[in-house]
Amino acid sequence: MQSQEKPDPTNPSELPGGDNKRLILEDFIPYRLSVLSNTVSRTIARLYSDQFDITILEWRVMAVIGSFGPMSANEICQNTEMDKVQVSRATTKLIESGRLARKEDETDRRRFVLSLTAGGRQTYDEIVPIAKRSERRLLDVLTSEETQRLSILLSKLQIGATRLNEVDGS
Amino acid sequence: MQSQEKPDPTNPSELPGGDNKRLILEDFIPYRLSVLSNTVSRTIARLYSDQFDITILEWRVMAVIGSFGPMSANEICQNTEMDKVQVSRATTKLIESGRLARKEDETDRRRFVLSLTAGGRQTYDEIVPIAKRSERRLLDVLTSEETQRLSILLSKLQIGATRLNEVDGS
DNA sequence: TCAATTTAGTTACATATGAAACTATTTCTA
DNA sequence: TAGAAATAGTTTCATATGTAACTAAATTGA
Repeated sequence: MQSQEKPDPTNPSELPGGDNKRLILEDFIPYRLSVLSNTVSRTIARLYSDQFDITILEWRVMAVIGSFGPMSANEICQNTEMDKVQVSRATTKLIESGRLARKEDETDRRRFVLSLTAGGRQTYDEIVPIAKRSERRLLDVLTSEETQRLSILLSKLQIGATRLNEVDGS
Repeated sequence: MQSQEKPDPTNPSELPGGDNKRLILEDFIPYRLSVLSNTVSRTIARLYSDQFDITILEWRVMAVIGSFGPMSANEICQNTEMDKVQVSRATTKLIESGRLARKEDETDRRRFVLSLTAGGRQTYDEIVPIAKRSERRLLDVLTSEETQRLSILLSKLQIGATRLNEVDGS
């Protein structure tokens, strides 16, 4: 009854990495995902910070306003998976650096509508092609069919991960 | 000559998300990768910290020693993509919590060989099935063929990302 | 209509992290 | 074989981050 002692490579439900007693990190998908994501983010973060003195979180705020137009901090949260503290910090820095403007909402004085300044718009216009180029270069190792598949897999996994997160988070 | 002004949906090299002037965050692969990885890591980190009071980085150290046997901090770096400061911190905590033992290497007194204590081995044996179960549940949204493809895509992307990181990093 | 609750956003605090400097030892090389 | 360079690992310091507490305004409902 110790059939779990050895991996069963003929079992298609067996994940790469073998049995249930050992865990080979380099076969473990969450680990590989994390390493990949960190490698990609590090490269992109350096690109942005070297050339524009901006962090990835600040860029996310600019990106979402740049493509969807002015919105409140709260709406940014909903569009970026950032939490409100992260958004607050990022917007504070963007306002300090003159890339974002903040206007009180007349009808709801708790809200502030954030929009790109002229300078912010210019930065946005400069970063977009750089960001797209990084993405293109990253995806150069894939065929266009593989890229499409990747996109689908990421969507499915995000759904699974979100569900898992909610279930496990009591 | 302003052909880049509009997206060309017939161009197979065009990524989802359209033209070069706007960047839709939710179509941007590096962003999606980051959000997914964070969701997954958060879930797993909570699992480990709730039940074992251990961080993901500490777990990585245990995982690599648990599956490959005793090794030095430096070898852990090479096997986990962690840097030496992270490894030093993680091993310090694991020694404090009695899960790791440290023995000076007689032939090279700068090195210390790290191995799991009996208690560490027990923790390892408890965490492995939990980790594998999380992975299985995450991958439940995919068919086994998709999972195989995912594994291949992650490998290719890691190669691309590493190259990009080295090229861009001057 | 006004007290209780909710919502938007900020601040404070403790902890985590990354980069650089540091100690101790070993290896290289002239 | 002594001095320089490299290596293993730790410590320090400044900054980033997550959680909780907070302020102010709006909404709810008795």
